[in-house]
Amino acid sequence: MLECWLSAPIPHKLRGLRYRDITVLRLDESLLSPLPPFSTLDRPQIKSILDRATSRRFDAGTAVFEEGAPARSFYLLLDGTIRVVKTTPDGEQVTALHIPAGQLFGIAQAFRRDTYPATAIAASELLTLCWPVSLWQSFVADYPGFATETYKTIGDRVAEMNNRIIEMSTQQVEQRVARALLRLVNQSGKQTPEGIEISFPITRQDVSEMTGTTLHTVSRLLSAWEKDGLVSSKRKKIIVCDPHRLVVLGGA
Amino acid sequence: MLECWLSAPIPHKLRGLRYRDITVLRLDESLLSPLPPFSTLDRPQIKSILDRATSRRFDAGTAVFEEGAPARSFYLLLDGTIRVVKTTPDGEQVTALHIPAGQLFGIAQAFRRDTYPATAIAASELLTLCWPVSLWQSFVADYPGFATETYKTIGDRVAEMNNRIIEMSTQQVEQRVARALLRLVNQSGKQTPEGIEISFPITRQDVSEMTGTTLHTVSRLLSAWEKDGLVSSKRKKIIVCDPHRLVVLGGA
DNA sequence: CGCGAACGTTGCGCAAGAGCAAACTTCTGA
DNA sequence: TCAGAAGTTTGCTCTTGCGCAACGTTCGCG
Repeated sequence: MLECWLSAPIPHKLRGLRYRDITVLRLDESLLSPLPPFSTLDRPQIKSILDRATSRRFDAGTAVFEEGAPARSFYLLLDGTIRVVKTTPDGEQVTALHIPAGQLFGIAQAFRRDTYPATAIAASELLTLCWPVSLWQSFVADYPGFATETYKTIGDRVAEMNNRIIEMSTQQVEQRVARALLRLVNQSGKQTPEGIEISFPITRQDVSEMTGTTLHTVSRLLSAWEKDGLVSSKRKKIIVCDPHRLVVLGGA
Repeated sequence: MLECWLSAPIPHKLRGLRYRDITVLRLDESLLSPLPPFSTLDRPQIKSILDRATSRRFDAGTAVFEEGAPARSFYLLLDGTIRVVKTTPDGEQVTALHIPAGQLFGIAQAFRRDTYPATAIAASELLTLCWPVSLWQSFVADYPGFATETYKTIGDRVAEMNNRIIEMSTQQVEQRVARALLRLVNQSGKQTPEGIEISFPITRQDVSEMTGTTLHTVSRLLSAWEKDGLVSSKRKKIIVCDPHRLVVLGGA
């Protein structure tokens, strides 16, 4: 049962079972083989990669690594969501990116950096695999598709950052918030009777840090949208009920 | 004389001589050897790279390539400055980045993209080298430092984009414009008696597209700063007279 | 069960900066 | 030399959304 976590596009958590309860984590090759960085590799290769990995769990809200810290490891996110955060000199936080399960992160090596460029916060409880940076070069050298797929992922993230810049430059707050919600829902949405729910706890403050606004404004927007039946939100939980109308709001 | 263009950190244009007047462009190995992507290579290797390059000239204001177009070539910017521009569905333009002489650009291959992610506009008259994308893989495979240095450059650009996002999220227009000018001056500033001049023609509109504001606001800011002796600006020309005070304005 | 902390809502006033309009300057090319 | 294009300046108005403040709600923990 454990090895089916990642068989679906979006992995799901074992019902009611917290990772802290799992003492011995059995890792199976089929866990990694559907993921982009490893999709071109055969089973012995994946086994060799797994053998050198450490698995680590993080509580929601804790930092996997901090901005500026020496990059000693790179990670694969098995389950949960990462919030990539930068902090300004005067203490304000900006969320640069969200990373969904199944992706590599902390891969400063790809840019030959020796420190992490941002802080990685666990948006929910996390399960990760972790390798020492010293293995990066050999992964790239030994596994042909690894570098290619990794750079594709990075390319996607760069494209997303680009979109953020464009949105911040040209769009109103309402449009930016609408788009941010849609992005989250696309990336890690979970179908529910009411609509698509963002699968990790998220506060108004979090959304404001993604969109460069204030929690007050986000709260007002969500209240208005809830009145219109666009979304439904509880504490730390947002459900998008009418994605299409939200697209219209975020569009031109 | 031609081969000394790139010997200094910032290459300079031949006085009064327009590239259009140069019929046969003699390319010398020493032209490339100081540049990061080629710095680790020996002369025969550089010669082989040069032999496969085409040199192309672009008038100021023309596009080297367009966003979304199939990426058939990658380029090295020998002289001039590139404005990397994205256009929104409703026609607004956003300047994502400026690329100074000496850097590679149009390197969608690095992310395994087959189209260019943005439009590259000549901010001034340009001189480029150009290779077909089919050579990318062999460059990466044959020249050990090439990939490393290229990804370092990309890492720097990603870092700059990150800074842009943070600035747009947390800073006021005045601070953003101040920082944008400082960035331009650092990247391609030319010392003059009055101060440091941005070495390519740049309009209020351009600055507003870099900072997500309007040309009116930029004009007002520059007028105010000129009154204070911080900058001195003519049509399409900006000189920073007092960088330090501008840093203070842009800072916390 | 009750307290405190974290999270969320809402009203009000205000300032930053966008939008609009009009005039002015510099440059270009016929 | 002159007309028109491109770039710049400046004044005015008006909206957006931030800052502040107060209050309400939910959650976790002893």
